[in-house]
Amino acid sequence: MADPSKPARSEDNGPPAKRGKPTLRTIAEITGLAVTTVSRALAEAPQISADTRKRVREVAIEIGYSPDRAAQRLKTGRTNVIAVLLDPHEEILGYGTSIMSGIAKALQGTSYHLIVMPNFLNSTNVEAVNYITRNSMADGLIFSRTEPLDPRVMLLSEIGFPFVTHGRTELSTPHAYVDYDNFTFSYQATRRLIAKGRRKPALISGPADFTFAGHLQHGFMTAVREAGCAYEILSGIDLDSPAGDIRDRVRQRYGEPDPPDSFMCGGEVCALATITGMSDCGLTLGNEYDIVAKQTSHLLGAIQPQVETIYEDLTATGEDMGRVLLQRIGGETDVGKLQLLLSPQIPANW
Amino acid sequence: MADPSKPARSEDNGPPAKRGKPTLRTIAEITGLAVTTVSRALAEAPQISADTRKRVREVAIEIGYSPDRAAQRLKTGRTNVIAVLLDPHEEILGYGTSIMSGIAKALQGTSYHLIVMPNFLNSTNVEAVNYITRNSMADGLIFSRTEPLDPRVMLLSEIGFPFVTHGRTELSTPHAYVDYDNFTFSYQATRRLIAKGRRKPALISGPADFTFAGHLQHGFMTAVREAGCAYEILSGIDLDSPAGDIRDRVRQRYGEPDPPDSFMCGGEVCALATITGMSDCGLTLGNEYDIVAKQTSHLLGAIQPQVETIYEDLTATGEDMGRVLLQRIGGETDVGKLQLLLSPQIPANW
DNA sequence: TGGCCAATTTAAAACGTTATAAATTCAGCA
DNA sequence: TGCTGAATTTATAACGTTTTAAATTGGCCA
Repeated sequence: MADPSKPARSEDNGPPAKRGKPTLRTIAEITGLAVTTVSRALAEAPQISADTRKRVREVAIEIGYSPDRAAQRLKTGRTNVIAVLLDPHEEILGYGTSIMSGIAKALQGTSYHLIVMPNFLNSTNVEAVNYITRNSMADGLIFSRTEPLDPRVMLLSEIGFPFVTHGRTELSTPHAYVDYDNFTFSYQATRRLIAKGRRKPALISGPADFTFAGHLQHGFMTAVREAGCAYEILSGIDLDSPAGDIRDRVRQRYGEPDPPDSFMCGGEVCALATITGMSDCGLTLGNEYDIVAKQTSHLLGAIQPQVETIYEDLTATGEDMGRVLLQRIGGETDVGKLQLLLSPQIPANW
Repeated sequence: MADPSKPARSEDNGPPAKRGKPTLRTIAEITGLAVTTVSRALAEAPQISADTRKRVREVAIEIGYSPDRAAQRLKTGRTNVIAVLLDPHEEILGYGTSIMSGIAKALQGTSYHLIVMPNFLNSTNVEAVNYITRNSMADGLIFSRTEPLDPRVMLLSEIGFPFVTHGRTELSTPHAYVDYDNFTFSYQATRRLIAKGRRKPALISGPADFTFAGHLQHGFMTAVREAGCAYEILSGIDLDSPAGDIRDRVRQRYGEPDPPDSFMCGGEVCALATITGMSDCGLTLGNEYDIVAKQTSHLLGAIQPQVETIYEDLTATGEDMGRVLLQRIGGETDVGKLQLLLSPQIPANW
């Protein structure tokens, strides 16, 4: 059967070390150790003597070894990848970029890489989540635009796949999240309008689907009820609406009776659109009306400093999400450590 | 249809099919073919009979098979990954998100995934490029903020690693790029200002490092020279400057002799900052001065419609870059097909 | 019927890593 | 000296895929 003399079989000690990238075997050949030992040594396994570990480490650095991720992944089943669901929206200035920079910062120095799954592929991005988990494309998942009964959260919780949401749900099963305290933001911002003497604030809230819209509304309502003043939640538009629509709606509203005298805007684009709409009606900011807005850039401060703003640092948020996810992947189960509610920084002069 | 699920013990045909994800072997066991054959069949190899191919394909779909990327990558050396260098800048509205959405769109339906390498740490992101190529993290690379003698381009060209830049270089070795024709944009925009009767346009250009800054400047200069009018290139600021700095600089300039009477702005944030600065001096847009700007969102149209704008579609740009990169990876060497210069859409009423 | 070539299918090896189990060394002690 | 057990190191076998080379089938013709 088997011919003893096989063709092209190299005589010496296995195949010649490939000219390409160094592998564990390269190190093994240099040090005279077995591949297994080298692998263990680099993993700092206690069963390998300190001497050997040191020598292996040195050689590895010297020849510029870095492990093949594909092989590791194949063997261990772990991908060393974090996936983030990207929404192609840009109504919140710099949202995607900031979040991703932040996550990447948290991942820096770890073996994790960041992959982007844009979710326009799938109308409901449950499909994207399914795709990622089924094909084990990542070890963890990050996404935003969280809904109170978010189907993605239910799915991932059920199968025990690590994830962190930007925003909370109202589900009973706890899960990792990082959220901005939009209730407090909205409450304080609305109080500020009232403190300035305004008697009928209007809220331009987030799309009703998302949990944070409810928080904004709750904070707003709490403030107006406390003050016992009139209020309005502007219908027909939300923070996702194109700036032109917001402008039109604001202008239109002023043609009707009992218009609001101030606005609580969830984002800077919304604030700018509102200002323009009011300006169309001949009204000046700080004079006939006021605006308080959340900003995620520093644009308003430079362009419309009359708008009172609270800054939300999305890069820091991303970094938090990355950190939390790593903890979760690392096996942390104490939800106390996996749930972060970031406090708005209320300006000192309010 | 599905037979009753197999009992916990398997017969004598090798190890029990793992309960987990289906692999080639699962299909092999079901069809009675060899793993090799299944692999070939799924690759639509002509040496496999059409009958077999069809049967294998059907079974694959039925059991929801999808190939293990780690194994493919390990074996073939191809990663099926495209990397994009992300700049944490957001002076250009929605830049990162739009570009990435576009790339992802181009990658849709292919086996490629998109990974993000943020380059905030490495001042020159040559290091990031090195990291990606040395560790074969991707099959192709996309980046922007291209410089005339871009070291990344030189490096990648030298080692023959597929890449596409957003923007051109002035290197003699040709390479794949997608660029917006900033010369034409700038030329036409400046002509527009002059056609409106302005006699001293000012340019706020990109950071001098980047190639496109030169193109903007060249277009601007061509127009003012043709018209024989005065001009100014605003010093001390550029499109990367914070909005506040631009505002301050514009205001300051108006305190000095011979101020410009119009502006050519490369982005909408710059335009807004300029308007604010002029407003500080009591000047009104469309009255004492005019602005033409490039916009990458639809913000200006809603907020400051008096600004004349040319729209640059960054999502489409990303999609082009993705497509071009796939061609390049596919072996296309005809640079004619790998170099795209996108024409500005000049408004009809200019 | 046998032979030969083409058409299919297959077995075995390999990619680089880690997990499992086994082997080797070596000191301590009776 | 010989035994024991701890401390190290090692061989072997995977992970799921593709590649290389070989084997099997079948058709056709002499």
